[in-house]
Amino acid sequence: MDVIVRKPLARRSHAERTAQAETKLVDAAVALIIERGIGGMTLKDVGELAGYSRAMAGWRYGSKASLCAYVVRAVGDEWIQALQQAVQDKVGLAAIHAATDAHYRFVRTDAARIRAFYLLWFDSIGPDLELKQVIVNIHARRQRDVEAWIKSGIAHGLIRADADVSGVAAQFCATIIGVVYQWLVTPTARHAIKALHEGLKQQMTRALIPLANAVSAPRLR
Amino acid sequence: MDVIVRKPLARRSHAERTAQAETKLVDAAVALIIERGIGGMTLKDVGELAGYSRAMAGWRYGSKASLCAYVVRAVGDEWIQALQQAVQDKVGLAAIHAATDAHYRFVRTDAARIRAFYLLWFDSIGPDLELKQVIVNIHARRQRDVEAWIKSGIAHGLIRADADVSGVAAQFCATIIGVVYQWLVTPTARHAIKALHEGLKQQMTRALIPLANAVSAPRLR
DNA sequence: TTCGAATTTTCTTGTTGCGAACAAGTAAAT
DNA sequence: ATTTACTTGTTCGCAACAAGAAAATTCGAA
Repeated sequence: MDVIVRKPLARRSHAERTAQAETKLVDAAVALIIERGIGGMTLKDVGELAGYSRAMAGWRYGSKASLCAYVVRAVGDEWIQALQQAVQDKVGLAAIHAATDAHYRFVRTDAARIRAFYLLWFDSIGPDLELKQVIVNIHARRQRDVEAWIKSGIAHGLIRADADVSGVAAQFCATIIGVVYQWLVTPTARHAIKALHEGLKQQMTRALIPLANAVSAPRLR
Repeated sequence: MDVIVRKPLARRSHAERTAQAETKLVDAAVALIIERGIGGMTLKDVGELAGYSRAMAGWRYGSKASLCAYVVRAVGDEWIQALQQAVQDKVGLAAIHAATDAHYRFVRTDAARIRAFYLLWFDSIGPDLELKQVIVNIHARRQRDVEAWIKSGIAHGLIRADADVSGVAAQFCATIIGVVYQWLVTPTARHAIKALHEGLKQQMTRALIPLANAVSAPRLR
């Protein structure tokens, strides 16, 4: 009667404990950020939702800001992986289009982590220097990738040689952020989000395609 | 000796008191939002910076969220005025370019109110329904304006008749937000912000100009 | 019209509850 | 035993509200 069957909590190594706590806490943080926003996510609730005490999250990460920065780093790394997987060894516009399509797919599946990631991204305009630095790094990485795709396209003769590489890359990154903002505000308007991604692809095509082909650029929709 | 010269606090009417309090409180809120971010802006400091007691801001607006919504409404109205002034009765691409240039000028002067306005704008991705509603309204208004400019351009034969009006307008609005995000994160990089605005103008030109003229679209920079 | 309560509106001081951050302790692994 | 993982206890600051003080307005007389 009083015998309670326990899961094999057995004997976990320190490394295991740490790793398990990490994932549980991050998952809890992501869930709470999505549910209540960043301001509504409290360290107390993160700890308790993860199955620990109220102070666990605060103890582990030192501060709410550090937890946020950690989440962005963690999800950002996954993201880089997925993007590389999608682009593979494509070059030029093909790479840009593949990256844009991949972005839309991620957003479309509305994976909780992506949503929390971008919510934190937009929070980086605040005075939190730690988070801002993480975002700046990811942003710089993204822009470098786009520049590399454009340069490779030029090298292969697929992109007009006189293209403003860093300018167009900056334009791409800025627009992606604008599109993401739209998605965060109206996550249900899938068609509109899809159209914005398609528009971005077309915008890049118009900006980068060799002049001889310019007039034959496909129309939107 | 004991005679103290007082400023003419005299007798202010209720309307005057209210109006003066309103401007002082909004100015204080804007200053604090810029200095410490939205999370760092406290109702206590807003009230005291405005020359009142710690509870003044809270009493006046009911809550921090309501104060934020009020600030966005107030600055948003000024903004609409200024934009109409800049566009006047222009049509088509001329209107879009004028609006974009005006946007850059506002951002370039870095008026404190504009900065606070957009900081609050990006905060609208949070769960604050009141602020979100205000932003959604401003956004809808902006998109309608752009659509009207495009339509007027089509009517005057200055824009290709088969343009996807709402699609291109959405693209414009999304990109503006992306550009603004860049500005908020790196407000010092004026050249880059200028380039993004120019890129946006060019992007709109490419998307809307009649096909016969497409190849002669000016290059960036 | 003018004076002066009574009333309404504006603003302040008092209080509560909650969260972040940290301190000091307990439990678990090495 | 010693280090590492985690919990309970405490402090401080802020948002939100309550109840009171001060300023303006209304209104009924003379």
